[in-house]
Amino acid sequence: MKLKISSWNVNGIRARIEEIPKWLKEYDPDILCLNETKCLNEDFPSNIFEELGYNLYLNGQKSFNGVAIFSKYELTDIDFHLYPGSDDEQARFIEAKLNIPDNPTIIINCIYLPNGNPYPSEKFDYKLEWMEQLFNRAKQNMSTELPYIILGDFNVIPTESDVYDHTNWLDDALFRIETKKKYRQLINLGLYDAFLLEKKTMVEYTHWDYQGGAWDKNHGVRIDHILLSPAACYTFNNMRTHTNVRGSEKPSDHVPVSAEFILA
DNA sequence: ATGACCTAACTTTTAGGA
Repeated sequence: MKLKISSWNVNGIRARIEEIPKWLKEYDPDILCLNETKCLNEDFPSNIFEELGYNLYLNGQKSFNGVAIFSKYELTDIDFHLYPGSDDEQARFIEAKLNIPDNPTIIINCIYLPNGNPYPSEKFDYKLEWMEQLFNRAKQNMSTELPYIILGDFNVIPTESDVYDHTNWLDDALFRIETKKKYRQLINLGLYDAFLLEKKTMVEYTHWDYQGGAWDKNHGVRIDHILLSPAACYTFNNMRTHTNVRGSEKPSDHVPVSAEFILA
């Protein structure tokens, strides 16, 4: 069987109430991880997505941040805390487990990693601390040797190739050396970037600013990532960036990214 | 023309995003 899992920073679930169902019907992912839902769970327009056949797992927050997972399969072991005893009030993390008969349990981490601008600032320090905690979480999950997938808006530009002109971004929190170092530490646990597994000849950006005609000029950045453990790579089939979504009528500034797996 | 964004909020301006 095929499993399609996606990630999308929607920039406001209520602002995207037309666009998201439209895309879900077109691509029909089994699981969608959402970032920046920007609303409390009680205000979440759940019905629309439940009617499309999804179970909803919401970690919402008023106005800012907010993550969610839509899944056609029931998920277990839901955890909204990046680390035990966390008193972080920012809703940026969901861990869930997917149990499909005749397959190993898949661990999913839906993340919305802090932006961290400006540099330097307390926000930048918070970003690095969050990345440190994500590293610890990932290290623990990697030790299970189960298929493990981290996906979301990482707010990390991994290399010069992942931005239209890196010289504009040298002091940006998304491209600072400290950020890239922490990201490399995470990758070096043995994770694979699904985009790189595809060995595409051209970079595919996942975010274009609303300002300055960035979309028209293709002034984008690749910051939404899908990272796979070795066991997840074993069933990996392909990865795609849904670039065309950025040109829709009322787009988010990010587009969805998806990975497909062939399971037993 | 030499500017030109979007979301959500106790909204008429501000914070946050990237």
